[in-house]
Amino acid sequence: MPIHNREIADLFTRLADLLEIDGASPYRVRAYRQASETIAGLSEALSDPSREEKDYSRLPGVGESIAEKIATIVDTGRLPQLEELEERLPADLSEMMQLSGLGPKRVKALHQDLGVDTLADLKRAVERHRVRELAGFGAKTEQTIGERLARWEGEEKRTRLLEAEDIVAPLLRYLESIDGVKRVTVAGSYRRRKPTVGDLDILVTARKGTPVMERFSAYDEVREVVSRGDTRSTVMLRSGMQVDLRLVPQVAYGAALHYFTGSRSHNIALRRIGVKKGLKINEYGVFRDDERIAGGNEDEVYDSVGLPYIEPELRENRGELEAAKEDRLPRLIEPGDIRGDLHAHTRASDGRDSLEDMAEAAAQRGYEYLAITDHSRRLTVASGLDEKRLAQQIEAIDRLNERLDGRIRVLKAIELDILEDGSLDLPDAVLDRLDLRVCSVHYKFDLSRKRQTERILRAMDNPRCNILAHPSGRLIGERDAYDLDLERVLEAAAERGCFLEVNAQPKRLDLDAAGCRLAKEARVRVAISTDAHSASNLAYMRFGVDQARRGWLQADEVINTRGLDDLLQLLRRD
DNA sequence: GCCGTTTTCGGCCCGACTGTTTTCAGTCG
Repeated sequence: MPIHNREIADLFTRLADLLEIDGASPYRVRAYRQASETIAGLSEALSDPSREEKDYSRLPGVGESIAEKIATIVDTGRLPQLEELEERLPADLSEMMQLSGLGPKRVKALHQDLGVDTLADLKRAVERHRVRELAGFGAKTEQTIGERLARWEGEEKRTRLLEAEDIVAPLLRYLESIDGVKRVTVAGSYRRRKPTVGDLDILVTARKGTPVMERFSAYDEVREVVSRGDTRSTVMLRSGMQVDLRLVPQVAYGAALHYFTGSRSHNIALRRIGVKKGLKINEYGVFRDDERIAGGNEDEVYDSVGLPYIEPELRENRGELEAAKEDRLPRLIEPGDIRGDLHAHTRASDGRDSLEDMAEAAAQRGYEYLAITDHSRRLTVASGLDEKRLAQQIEAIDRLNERLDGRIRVLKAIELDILEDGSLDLPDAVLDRLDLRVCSVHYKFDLSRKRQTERILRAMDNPRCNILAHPSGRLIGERDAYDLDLERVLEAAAERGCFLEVNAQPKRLDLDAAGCRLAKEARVRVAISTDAHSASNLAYMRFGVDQARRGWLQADEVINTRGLDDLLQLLRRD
């Protein structure tokens, strides 16, 4: 079983944690953390034997020493340096550092002076009031640790974007309603549109003397005020979401927005560029010596270092700064580029609304077309369509299109199950009557990488397979992606004229950004589709567009930005 | 430990907040 990038990254994070507790050079610790982040963000598996680039030291933040360690991990699955360290320091100390308020120094003190080696030990020590005896700790610190420890269990670490939006919307309305508040913007990973967000960073500008922090603390949903200052406060909401609010001066708004949008890795790289030009970039502005030369808006910040504006979705330090420098940033797709939806269900299978309602809702959105893709017969739990029922639906759609009189075109389609042997679960004859066919894996997720990949390649061999839906099968926070050689799938898709889906369901977002980027490199175009199970679900489209943007995709790389005639042309595989 | 048309050595982002302190260490982002 080849080791995943995520696991390699975790080994380096644990090494960094234990080294930090051990008192190693902070720069050495940072080097391991940086390498860990780089590895976690790679789209290509380091352990893949067919990987072309074998020289790991060419990865950013990876030098000779870490490259060697990666090679050892890929070969043996082990990191000897970490194991040596774990002989002296309990491995669980690394986990303890995850608890907010506990850093390397405190964890070390707890371990050395109290023999606290695990979270369970920590809980006992807090209960027996042993923690407050330690130098540098007090009763307040002990109590805080106890409270956070109690909440630690069972609480989801990250929140999906849709749920985050549900938390953000009323909070923004509340903040904007405060008299004197001028601007309110959510920065952080929320603005970068990551599929999940850990906490919310909100920037506010306001007239002098506006009691922003008091009012923020008094928000109805606040469960705990973690900290409160004049320019920055942190609260925990009842939903479990942590929110940081920062009051920033208007003149520094762009600099602060940039700083707090991140990613941290992007910011550090940009600061480096600034330092070389004799500039200091921080959340208050861009400074030459002590003179502020920019900072009112983000354009100025980039302009000060000679770069064009970089969209938040690209700010992950994955080549966007280099691309900006060479003036080859992609012109990212926008929601308005989308001209139709190619994956939607009706009451005929497991959707909630009728064919007519779905068509009406799509027309309301200004779409030119909507593909109705109810499930096929294998998916009995979703009352999948057999040949006969599909034939009836084809006729129903023909009649509906006549009534719609060109307002919108409903495409005759289906979401086919890819069976275990790679065959599709309806006969070719009825499939030939459709405008397009979306193909999905809905069961047997646990096949080996080789068999799962072959299963999908086999499905794509059928010229009726147009779009491979939710290619990784992941459900965020619920189910991991199945093991699949995505690069081989993309290669095959490119050869056969198949497309891959960017499923816009907030639970799926599949392809993810890394997958989109791989598709782009493989010159495989994608369809951004909502997989709507109700008329209101059609609104999920923007979540898919977000991920496509994070994956550097342009409108011309997405097939449902095409007009109807162009699209139908593209879908012809023979 | 990484990195380099200012460097192969000497830098590495830095300010806010808390709690425990009598002037600052630890943590966070």
